[in-house]
Amino acid sequence: MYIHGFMSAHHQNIRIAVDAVVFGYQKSKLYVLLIQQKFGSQNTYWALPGGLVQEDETLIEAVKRELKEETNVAVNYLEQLYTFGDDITRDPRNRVISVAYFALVDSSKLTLIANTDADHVSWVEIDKIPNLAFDHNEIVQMGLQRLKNKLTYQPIGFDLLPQKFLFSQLENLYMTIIGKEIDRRNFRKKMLSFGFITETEEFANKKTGRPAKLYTFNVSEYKRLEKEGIYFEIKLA
Amino acid sequence: MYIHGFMSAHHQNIRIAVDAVVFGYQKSKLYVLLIQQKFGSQNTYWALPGGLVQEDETLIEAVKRELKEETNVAVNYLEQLYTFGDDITRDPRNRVISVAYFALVDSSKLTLIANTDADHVSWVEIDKIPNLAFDHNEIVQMGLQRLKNKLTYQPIGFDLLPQKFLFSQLENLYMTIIGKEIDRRNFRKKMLSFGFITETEEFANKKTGRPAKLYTFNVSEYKRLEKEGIYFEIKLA
DNA sequence: TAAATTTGTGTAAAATAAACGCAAATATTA
DNA sequence: TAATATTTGCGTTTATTTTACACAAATTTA
Repeated sequence: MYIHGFMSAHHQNIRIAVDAVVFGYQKSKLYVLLIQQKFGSQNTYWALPGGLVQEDETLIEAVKRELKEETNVAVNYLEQLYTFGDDITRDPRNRVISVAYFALVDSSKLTLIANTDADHVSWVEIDKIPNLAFDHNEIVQMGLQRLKNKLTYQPIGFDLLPQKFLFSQLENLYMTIIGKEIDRRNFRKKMLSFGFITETEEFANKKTGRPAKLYTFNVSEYKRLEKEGIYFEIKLA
Repeated sequence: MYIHGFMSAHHQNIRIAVDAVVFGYQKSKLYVLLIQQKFGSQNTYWALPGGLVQEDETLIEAVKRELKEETNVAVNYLEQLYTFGDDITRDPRNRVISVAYFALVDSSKLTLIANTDADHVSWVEIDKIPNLAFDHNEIVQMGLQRLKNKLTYQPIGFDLLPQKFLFSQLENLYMTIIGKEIDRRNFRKKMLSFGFITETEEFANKKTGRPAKLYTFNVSEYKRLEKEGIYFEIKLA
């Protein structure tokens, strides 16, 4: 019987990488962070940020490092998504297994910071994503699915919004990402009923319509309620 | 900028393994499939079945192969669980990243088949699992959490039961795994309302009580309903 | 000053979930 | 043989949650 993690008969030549699907949201549009990669001297592809894992770093450290190096973006939310590694036909000498991560940033980060190689980093609208390198389109799709699902059972939408937001922004975010109509009044009632959304004294300056209060997501209160066993769920017919 | 998947500066010496958390259920008890491993000449540990991925096989093929080789168990349900690889302190020269899989077998498979090295393979009750090798206790916990969660939003419990089962078995399975009381009548009503459970003409032979009909999970009907967008959910107060 | 726009609140009806009781069919026991 | 214990199968009532829907308030623009 083989001894797990120790010697094996023939030397294994598989490399391990991490990739990140980073979502951003602004004005009813969902974006994914992409970088441009050159293959050889001619082919250029868009791809997800990522790269090989170094021996002395954890997987999540590797993701953060690559995001920093390649895009200079720091994320608000980060979790493992899925591990892709079934493309064994491409080149067995260079097989790469990629641990994909799922990340969210708030809308203030959608303008890329100066010291980035801005020509080669870009926020791309979700439905305008071109053919990406490797299996990255598949990874994006899985990330999108994760986002849609999580939105309904975890209060994760706040990580895509400014710290202070309008209720209408939250509504639009849900409608945009899940792609369904929501009754504004029922949505508001439900969201407020959980008790982790705090109304601030501030008003947003909008051009039109009745002045609207700004709200915040009360993280510590959410954590407290979570421990008590509250059950967050937003159903969208 | 580093070119993804191609050469990197220093050679990466990380190996990739797969491990499986295989759950089985029988008579209101939940079991996990474990194997015994020797480390050197003295230390023996129980561990999850698994091993290094070969270069010419997909991850899922690797899991199935290891399960076959080490335990001779074929699973009914198999999906990726999580990738563990943050223990970089143990021995950097032998860092292993493990892609853990989550699997279910029906109760007929709980008696290990003869040609297995039965002394070194065992079904262990979930709350009698000893200290396992590596981070395998953590993997089991995550598997258990996945099982609990999935049970509520995917009709996965049937993969732990015989093809023909009693309603009381299904109830007990839910109560055992989620660890909460269920109202028998409401549970039955809810389950039947989905329309993918078929009543057979057969009766189970029990020693006591009113004779009970056997039921089956109608997979094709479930798939049809799934396409139509039905929403399976079992809530347990 | 009227119109357009967006916010904020409430209520009634419908659907779903929770709580609960009892008869039926068997094996076992008195 | 009759009473008892055990488990199945079904139905009803009540409480809770979700859905559908209307109007007034506060601002800017025409």
